[in-house]
This record gives sequence, structure tokens and C-alpha cells, in this order.
Amino acid sequence: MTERAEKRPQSDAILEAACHCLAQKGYAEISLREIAQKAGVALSQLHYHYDNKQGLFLAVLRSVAERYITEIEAELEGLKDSQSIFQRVTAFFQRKLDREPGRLRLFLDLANLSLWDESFRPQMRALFADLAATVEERLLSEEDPDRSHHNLARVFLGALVGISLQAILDPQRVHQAELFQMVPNLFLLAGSTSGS
Amino acid sequence: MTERAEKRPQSDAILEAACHCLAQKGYAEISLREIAQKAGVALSQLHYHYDNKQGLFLAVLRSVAERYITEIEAELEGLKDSQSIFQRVTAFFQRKLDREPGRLRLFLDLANLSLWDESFRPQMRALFADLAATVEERLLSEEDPDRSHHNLARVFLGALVGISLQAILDPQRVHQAELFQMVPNLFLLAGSTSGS
DNA sequence: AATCGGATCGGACGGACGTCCGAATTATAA
DNA sequence: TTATAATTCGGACGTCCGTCCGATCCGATT
Repeated sequence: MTERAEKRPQSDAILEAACHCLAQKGYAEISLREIAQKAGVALSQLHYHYDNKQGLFLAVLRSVAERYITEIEAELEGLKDSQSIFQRVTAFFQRKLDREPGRLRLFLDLANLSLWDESFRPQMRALFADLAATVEERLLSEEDPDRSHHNLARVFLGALVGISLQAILDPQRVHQAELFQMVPNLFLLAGSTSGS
Repeated sequence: MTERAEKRPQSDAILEAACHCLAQKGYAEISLREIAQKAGVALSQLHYHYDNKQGLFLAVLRSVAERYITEIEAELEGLKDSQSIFQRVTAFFQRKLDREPGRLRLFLDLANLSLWDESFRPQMRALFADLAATVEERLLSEEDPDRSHHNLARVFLGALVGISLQAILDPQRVHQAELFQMVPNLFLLAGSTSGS
């Protein structure tokens, strides 16, 4: 059941195991013992590296956030036109949902956790802000830097999150595709007519 | 700490206490003992009325779902034009967020719970389907009954959920208002140009 | 008044939880 | 090599959890 010994530092193994377990069972059902076992490490080591349960999951959140930002920026690298941007980000969520639904559920679980535990809120808030900014800054190249573009990006992200939630709840591939398909056109239309 | 004795059946008091506690601390942090204390009832009575923890929270989900459907239908009663519908539903979420954020967090928490526990999924799936249907059926009165209207309603709901999530995470009133404000126009624009 | 079934209670059970600590091991420096 | 610090380990502690059980209370039916 335990993982084979790795060369990288033990703290990384613990972090990865925490991500894996969290993506598999969710915060409410996971225990530090399971994570320690998955990492092939003594239970007490989790507290040695991350102080306590909260510290460990804060590290998980930081890791997830960093990864999402990196992946989204790579996805949008060099793109300028609004249409491609909306399409790419939408496709990114759709692909995540299709290939690694666990990671998407992990993200949603961390977001939910942030609703109840204030310690997680700044980090999760920053993640949403960074994602929105990444989308936004590539949107306003062709038009005046309008504040409404930032809000448009947030509504766009919100829609993708809300759709992902519904898609996981009702995993029929056909419906998923139809839902995601209409998102880029929807926001492209709004973006072209600028403010309200 | 315990509530005063009520006239209504004990099972209702337990259910209400469960909703209240769940809206206050979230599923991951709540215990049956707290709920029993809040309801002014012996711990064992929770199992007498609802079998087990899962049964109790399933009842909570049913209650929340029924309430949401009722409130949304009341909000949209008699309305026909798309603009009013989008505006009303958006205002409904915005009002919920402003006046009873606990209930909105309860809804999000139950949705998240449904991601991990399959027992909750059908009920939560039905809630989204019903909400979408309620919006959809008032949309297609003026045009041909198109499948895309159902999907539009789901994307609309998804956006509202995603925006609510971000709004709770970052409770600055100004930003909230700006976000919600642009939603109706966005979807009205898409609805008027029908399918993709 | 006697009976009976549902309702309610308090308390207990075993187990799992997060946390902590002393000892053993390994790495680093002198 | 020896001394010192950083890691790693196994095990324990006290607490809280969901569940269950026997006793008591109460209201309705004979």
C-alpha cells in the first residue's frame, strides 16, 4: 500500500500524497493517517514538515494554485484575439474534467473549504484573481483598458466553474460538450459590445 | 444553549437545527451532537428520526432543494420576457448572498458534498435540473422549443453559482454588484441570437 | 384502570481522529 | 572520529465521533 521510496525530499512526497488523497476522497473524509500511509511515511512526519493539518492543506492549496496558473498561462501563451482566449480556457476546463476529474474536484473542494475556513480564503481569492487577470490582460489589448473586462473575466471563470460542477454531478458526455460549447460564443458576443 | 420547546414535531426541529448548524460551520466541521444540542433534543433522537448521519443530511438536502424551487418559482411567477427572467433570477442570488449568506453557503456545501458522496448526487442533480427547467420553460415561450435554451439556462445558473462563490470569497460589496449586474445583459444578448 | 406501542432520554461502546513526545537514525561539521 | 543538529520513526494521549441499547415517559385504545 505504501509508495516506493523516492529520491526527492520527504515533504514533497507528503504533499503529493495529500493532493492525491484529497482528490480521491475530499477534505471531509480524509485523514492524516491515510495521507501518511499513501506517502509511505510516519504519521508524525506530517506535523514535522507542515506543523498541523491546516498547514498541510494550505500547502496543498498553494501547490494547486501555482499549478493552475502555470497551466492556464501556458495554454494562452501568445494568444491575442478574444475568441481564441475564450475557446482555449473553456477547452482547458473541459479537458480537465475529461482527463483528470479528480483534480477538478480537488479544486472545487478547496474552494468550498475556503468558504468555511478563513485561513484558506486569501490564497483561494488570489487564485481566482490571478486566473481572471490572466484572461483579462489578453482581452484588453484590442480595446481600451476597461474595468468591465476584469469583471467579464470573472463571470467567465464563474460560468466555467458552475458548469464543471454540474457536469461532475451529471456525467453525461453529450450534455457536457453542449454546455461547454456555447460558452466561448456567449462571452465573445459580450466582449465585442464592450460595457453594459 | 438549547432551543425552547416547540409545538411542531421533533423531527422538524432536528431538521431545522441541522440546516442552521450546517449553514454556520459546514459539513466537514459539524457533529450530530451540536445539532442535537441546537435542537434541544437527545442525541439518540437523530437516529430515531433519520436512521443515521447520511439520512439526516439527505433530508436537509431535500428540504433545501424544495425551498429553492419554491422561492425561484415565486420569483418568476407570471413573467414571460427573457429580460425580466434573467434579471429576477440574478437578483434572487444577489439577494440571497446579501441577506442570508449562510443559506447560500449551505447550498454550495451540499453541492460539494454531492461531488464526493454518490448518495446525494441524484437529489442535487434534480435540483439543478429543476432550477434550469424553471428558467427554461419561461424562456422558450416566444421562440421555438429549442434544446439550446435548456443549456443556456444551465450555463446561466452555473455562472450565478460561480459568481456567488467568488463573491463569498471576496466580500466587497462593490465588486459583487458589478459582477451580478452584467449577467442578465450577457445572457439576454445570447438568448436573442438563439443557437450558436 | 390497565395495557401497549411509539417517543424520548441518558449513557455507554468501540473506534478514529489530530497531536505530541522520546528514542532511534541519518546527515553535517569539527 | 567525534560531536552536534536535523530527520525519521513508532507509539501513546486525550478527545470527539457515529452508533447503539435499555429504561422511562406519554398518549391512545380497551
